[in-house]
Amino acid sequence: MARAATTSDAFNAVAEPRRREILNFLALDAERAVGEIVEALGMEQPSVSKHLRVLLEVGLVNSRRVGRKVLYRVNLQAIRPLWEWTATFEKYWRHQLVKVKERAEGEG
Amino acid sequence: MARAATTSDAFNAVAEPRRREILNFLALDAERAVGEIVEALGMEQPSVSKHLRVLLEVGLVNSRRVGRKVLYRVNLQAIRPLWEWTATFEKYWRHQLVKVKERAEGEG
DNA sequence: TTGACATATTCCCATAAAGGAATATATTGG
DNA sequence: CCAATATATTCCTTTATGGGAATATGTCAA
Repeated sequence: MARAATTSDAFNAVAEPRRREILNFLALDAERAVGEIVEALGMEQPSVSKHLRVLLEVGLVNSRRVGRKVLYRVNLQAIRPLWEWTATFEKYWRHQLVKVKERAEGEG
Repeated sequence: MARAATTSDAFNAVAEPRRREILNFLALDAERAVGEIVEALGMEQPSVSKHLRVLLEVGLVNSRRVGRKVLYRVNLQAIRPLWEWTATFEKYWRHQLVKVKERAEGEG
């Protein structure tokens, strides 16, 4: 078996640094045309289109056509599973910090 | 170019469902031997070892040998970048919810 | 219709992943 | 040293990636 497809879920889609960059950029504003992404991130247009397709398939972005342009927006809901998974660990992580802090104070 | 290596960062390492399972399991307790993971998750031993190696290279887990066993523990700090990235979106997401709520109340 | 602009798709290539099976390495006890 | 236990590594195969380059598709304006 090979690695899971990038389109299999948000985790795989987001593993690509470029795609994270695109999502970061899209999060700043409501909607962005492909050309804006290309210019802002300095990537090749076909590359951007391909990455957007992956994000679209996973549901991380939505798109709509306006004239010649196609506008993309982040679908924040789709990031939720990712956030929830990491948040679990953040809880443990906070516990760990508290313990470290307590030890430090006990010694001080 | 091919896909980025699974060992290139936490995002790529965590894209694999099995590796997330392992991390979830490790988060439950301080330390676990490989054999415990194998039994708990019902995976093949070589598979677990291979996944652990990836997690180790990325710094998501630590290990120490105790007799014949090798104990692994989660390194919560290493998950932080992941959490931070997703948390950014969670902020936007909350905003979006507030807006929806406001609209709903305005109409009610 | 034609041409310019905007985006998407296709083809090719080098690379590496993950599982399975087999085997190697390490450690302890006798 | 040998056998048994516990992990790690290697080899093989199938599959998909992402970039580059070229090209196709879609849309507007005159």
